[in-house]
Amino acid sequence: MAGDTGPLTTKRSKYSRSSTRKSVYLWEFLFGLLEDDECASVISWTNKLEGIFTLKNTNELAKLWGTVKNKPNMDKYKLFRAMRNYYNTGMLRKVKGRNSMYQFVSIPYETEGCETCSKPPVVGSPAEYSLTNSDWCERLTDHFERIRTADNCSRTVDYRKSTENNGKSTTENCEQMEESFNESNGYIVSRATSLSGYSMSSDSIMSTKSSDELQADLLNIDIKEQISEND
DNA sequence: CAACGGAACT
DNA sequence: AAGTTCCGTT
Repeated sequence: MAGDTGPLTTKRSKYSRSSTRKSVYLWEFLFGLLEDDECASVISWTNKLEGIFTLKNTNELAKLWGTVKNKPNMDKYKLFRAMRNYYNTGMLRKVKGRNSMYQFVSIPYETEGCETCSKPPVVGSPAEYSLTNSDWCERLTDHFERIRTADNCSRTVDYRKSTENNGKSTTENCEQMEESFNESNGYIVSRATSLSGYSMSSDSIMSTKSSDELQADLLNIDIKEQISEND
């Protein structure tokens, strides 16, 4: 019972998915949109392996967030402030010198899919759904509802302890993990075997590097320049 | 202008 | 509790 927290699992911290909370966390909202290709004009991964993403249309993003939270007066500045709150928790950091670029450093919990989840949750895009806000909100709410109730369809996997994983042996999984770990230059991420394709939090943070090292590595990454001129 | 963070408030 | 709102500072 006690001490069952595996070394590779993500932090659960205080964010409870199984609670009966009604609203969605900001980071869930961001992840949801990041995982949706249709939302690429609003927010998208710049380097998913590193957890780095870029806000492409901050006004639209804020509008969406306001819709989800039912805060009509939401604007990008308030959204940014909310995101800055995550700095303290170590969840998020700013990629310095890169406009509207942020990085998820840690993930509160895993929501790995499983065999019984035939379809990954899908969120419509704001562009596609030039639907009304309420229509879109309904879809997003449904999307997150599925995330919240996905406990019985998710497993917290400790790849070093699990005896079986997707038909692979522990050894195979460990090798796979070690491999991706090494390939990732020492810190972060196993894409594991992305199951349903919905990998909202299936990445595991395996950081062995300090923030400074991480930051240094970041500077060497060939991040494709985003030249997003505002009208 | 982009980004930061204290403080009061919900 | 997790932001929201406001605002002075860098």
